[in-house]
Amino acid sequence: MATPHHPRRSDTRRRIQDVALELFSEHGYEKTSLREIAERLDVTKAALYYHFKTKEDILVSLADDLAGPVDELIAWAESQPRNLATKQEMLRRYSDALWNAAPLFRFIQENQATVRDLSIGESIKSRVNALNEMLKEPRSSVSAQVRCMTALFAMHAGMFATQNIEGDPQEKRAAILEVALDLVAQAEASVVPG
Amino acid sequence: MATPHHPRRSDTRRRIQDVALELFSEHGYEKTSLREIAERLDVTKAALYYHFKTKEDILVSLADDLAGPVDELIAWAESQPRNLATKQEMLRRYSDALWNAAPLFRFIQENQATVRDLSIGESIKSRVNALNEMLKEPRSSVSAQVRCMTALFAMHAGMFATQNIEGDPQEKRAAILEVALDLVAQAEASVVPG
Amino acid sequence: MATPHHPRRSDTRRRIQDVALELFSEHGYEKTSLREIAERLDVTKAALYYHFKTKEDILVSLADDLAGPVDELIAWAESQPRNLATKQEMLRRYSDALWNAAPLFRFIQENQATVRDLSIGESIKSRVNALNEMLKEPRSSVSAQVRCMTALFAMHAGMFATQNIEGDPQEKRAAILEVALDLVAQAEASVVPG
Amino acid sequence: MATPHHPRRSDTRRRIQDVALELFSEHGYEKTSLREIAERLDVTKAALYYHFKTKEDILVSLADDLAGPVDELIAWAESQPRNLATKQEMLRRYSDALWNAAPLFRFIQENQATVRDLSIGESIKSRVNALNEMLKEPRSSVSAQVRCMTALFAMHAGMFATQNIEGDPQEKRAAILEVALDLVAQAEASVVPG
DNA sequence: GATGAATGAGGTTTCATTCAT
DNA sequence: AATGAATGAAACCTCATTCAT
Repeated sequence: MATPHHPRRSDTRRRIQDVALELFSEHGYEKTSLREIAERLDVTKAALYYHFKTKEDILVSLADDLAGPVDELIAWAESQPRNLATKQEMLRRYSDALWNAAPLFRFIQENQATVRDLSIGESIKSRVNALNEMLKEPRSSVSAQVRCMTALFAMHAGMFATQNIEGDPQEKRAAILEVALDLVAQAEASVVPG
Repeated sequence: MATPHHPRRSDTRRRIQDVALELFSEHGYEKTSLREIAERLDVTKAALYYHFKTKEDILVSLADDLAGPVDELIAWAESQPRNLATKQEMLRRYSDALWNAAPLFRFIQENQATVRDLSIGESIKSRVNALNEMLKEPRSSVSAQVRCMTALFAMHAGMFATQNIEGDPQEKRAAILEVALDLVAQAEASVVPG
Repeated sequence: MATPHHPRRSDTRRRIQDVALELFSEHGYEKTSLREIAERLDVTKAALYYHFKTKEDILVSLADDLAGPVDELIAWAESQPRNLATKQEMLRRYSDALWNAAPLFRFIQENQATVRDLSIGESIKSRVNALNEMLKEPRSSVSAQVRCMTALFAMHAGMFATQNIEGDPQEKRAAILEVALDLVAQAEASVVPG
Repeated sequence: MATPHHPRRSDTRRRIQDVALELFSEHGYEKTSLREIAERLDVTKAALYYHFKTKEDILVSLADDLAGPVDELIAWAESQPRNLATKQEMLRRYSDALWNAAPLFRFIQENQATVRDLSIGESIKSRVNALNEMLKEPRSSVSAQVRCMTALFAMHAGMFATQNIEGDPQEKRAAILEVALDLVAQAEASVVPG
């Protein structure tokens, strides 16, 4: 079973995760204290330690929610022919994964220095690298590689840096995806087949 | 002889800034303690407080180094005709500004959550917004606006996320700029003159 | 067996209050550090913060012990006819209240500048004012009003400035009360009934 | 000469005293830092140390201003016959001394705990005791002694606790003196001549 | 499934003071 | 007559964590 302790796992665990993510996202990981989390939940700090071994553990548990879908996406991409259609479908699926875990993602984006030193840092970095490797062609030009990297980062940045663009969220999200798809297409076009 | 008045008038202030930036960059703002900074300089913590009113003040003083050039760039752009050539020159100059303050910029990029809650947050945000406003045409399509924003963020991300691209730094920097210029050109092209 | 629920449920909170009052009284509020309090109790400073939110909070908790009885006294006086007998009974009861919280009162008397800037300052001031207002007749002469004020302050000063008067404490206390009663009687006598 | 350093002593010294007294009086001795004093004078902290050896020294120099007149008063009283007229004249002169050094006096009154531990503490205490000894008759009743003490403290308290009595300052001051004179007269009256 | 009580380490900041210039 | 630079000590306070109950 996926639930280690109890068939019907206490919902406190999930409430802790929710509040923690909210606060981490709002003020950053370091500035969010376990006291704050506990207070907002109206439990004691000690209660948090019943559900999680450490503060970092709360974050790890959150990151796992993002890791799964991305791993699936990578596995899928590896099973496909390495062509433009696959790459673009990757971006589409990545867009879904990101928007399904938007608050966590915002947190990662805004707390890179912290995340880097935590155990989830390596795990995130390796997944982004994996995606990047699959988007770019090994021997393409530097600017083609930059285009692929930019496609990825445009999607990351697009999740929270579009406040000063008018338009409804879905429209913006679509536009971001379109730009990313475009960048990858341009990168691909510049590669001389051979 | 080079310094006319005081032969060896304290360079401690600058040394504090240097070490602070180095450590902030390395471990993040919150995880860098004043004790660490002081120890590495072999002065007491109190000495830091002689030169800076608070920890945040050290950061503010560093940020001012970036703000100046960017403000000049904005002022210049405002004095120019609002056309593609101007926008592209803006990006070239922005690239210079960023690379001249690369460590500080890396710090800001990796500590957004922290910076947001500090006094420099607003100052940075408003400058990035200003640049963004000048790049995009008011009534262009959402995807054109996303392209402009992406141009900016590509430059930001490009400063530290290009480790897994081979090529010498200058070449990579040029490639990033090229991609950014391209994005702005594409955004401009999509606007029907009116 | 005396304490039904927790056989030895922490009396630390009360011990902190006791030690704090002792030290505040001895060296003043500002010169008493939390380290001293903690050391004398053989706990860590952090333990103090488990029981009290701030240093000031310790003092506030102490002041509450005095506020209660005085409030009762004021409430009682308000329910009585405003005549000399009531006023004199007020002074008697006030004397009791003061002597029941003598160390705290001594502290307040000797740390007025400190207390004034703390949250308890206003609370004390308003109670003393209330007492004063009830003692004096609204339109009596200035010297009658001074007599009432002096009655109050004689009781305050009497708590710690009688070392160079011989006699046992109870006798001195009685004498102070007598003088205060007298002063109020004189103030009352000077008012022409109208 | 009374001026140790220079015939025409710098006025900075006096300005330091003035500002220090003002701040000590306003926030208390411990809460007033040398930095504050220096900043308000627009000099550096080091400048204060040119004029005074320590922080306490500033206070001592201020207290000397009060000590002189009071010593004169005590000396005068010792040269007079010990009777009611002398005692009452003492109070009149003491009233003058107090009002001439009102801010310092307010400070002492409100910072007793601090003052007690400083070098000026003993000096003040001994003078107040001396005054008290001269007012009261050695073998009078406890309540007569309390009346004398109260006369003294009424004058002290009267300097700053009369805000809620209407009337112009001089009128209030006169009333306070009147009450004090009365108290001493009553004390005297109760002594059976022996 | 959680609490109450506490700790040890460390944080930022302030202070009175010194001393060469 | 005063400054600039620095120090050592100590202040208040917060944090993640532990553990018996």
